[in-house]
Amino acid sequence: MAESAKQQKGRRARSPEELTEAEWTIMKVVWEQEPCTAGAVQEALADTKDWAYSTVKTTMDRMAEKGYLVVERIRNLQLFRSALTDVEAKRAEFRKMLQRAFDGALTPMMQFLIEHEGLSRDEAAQLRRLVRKADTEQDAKLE
Amino acid sequence: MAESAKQQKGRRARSPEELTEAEWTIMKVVWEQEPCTAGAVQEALADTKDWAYSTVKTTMDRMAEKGYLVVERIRNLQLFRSALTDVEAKRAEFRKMLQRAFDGALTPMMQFLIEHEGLSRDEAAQLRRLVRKADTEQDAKLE
DNA sequence: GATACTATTCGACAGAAATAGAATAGGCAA
DNA sequence: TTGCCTATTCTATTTCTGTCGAATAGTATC
Repeated sequence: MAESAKQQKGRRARSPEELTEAEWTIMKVVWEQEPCTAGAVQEALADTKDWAYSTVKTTMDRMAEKGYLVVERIRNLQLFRSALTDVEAKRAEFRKMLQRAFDGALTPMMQFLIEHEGLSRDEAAQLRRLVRKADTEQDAKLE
Repeated sequence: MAESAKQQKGRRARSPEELTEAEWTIMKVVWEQEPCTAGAVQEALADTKDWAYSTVKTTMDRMAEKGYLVVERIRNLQLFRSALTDVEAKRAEFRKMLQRAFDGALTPMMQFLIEHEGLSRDEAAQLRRLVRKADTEQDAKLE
């Protein structure tokens, strides 16, 4: 294979903000309640996720290791804060999907949305509004 | 926790079409060339992926187990076919992203796109065209 | 048939992700 | 100070993914 295309072996490289499913779930709570303890997160999720405290804690510790969360220690208490904004995370998630499924191209994705995702009349109208807004912002930038 | 919200333990449940990164890569080749052998796929990927034949083959076997591919045997030859259209796969990928990052809501995603993904003037125009098309199709449906 | 190739099958291993129990330590209330 | 409760730390299990090499079995060729 071409040298230029060599991939490093083993685990795929992942961009900094690639949250897993469990991480997303936890992150959403953290964004809402930070700073917060692992216990608080576990409780907040109690009615949707049947997770033991230690499950949540272990996951959050690992998220801290990866730099997604920062920990502040007060006595024997650990307060977690996000080290990642929701915008960054959403952006990464969106980009990953775009890359995988649409080879990174936005327009085909839009096309797909309209053809296969059954945009409702309301959604279409909403979209139109958004587009108009985008247009004017673009105009502003050009001045 | 509420009984109704109980999750099954262990591995997360995944919808039928949740392809992994490597699976996407392989699937794209299969969609292009099917029916095709593992060897053909490996060769097709040779200049971008430094994968051994057995790597590709094992992955494809697993994909067949999961029902993403079907195998047809001719003598000692195995021909693989997709058991999943690209539309289905794209849809699943899109849905997963939408769920994770935007709690399943399309409009906030659109909003996000425009605010944070810097839709270009062209893309915005493209979008507008698509929306108009969606509108007329919607009208057609209503008649 | 012996040889050379190609495809198949098997099994292996490391690292990530999901999940959680057990043991321990620090605070607070009686 | 003796418990109790909560938080922390450690460790463990399972499954999935990515990745192959080695051994084997068919096919075609000389």
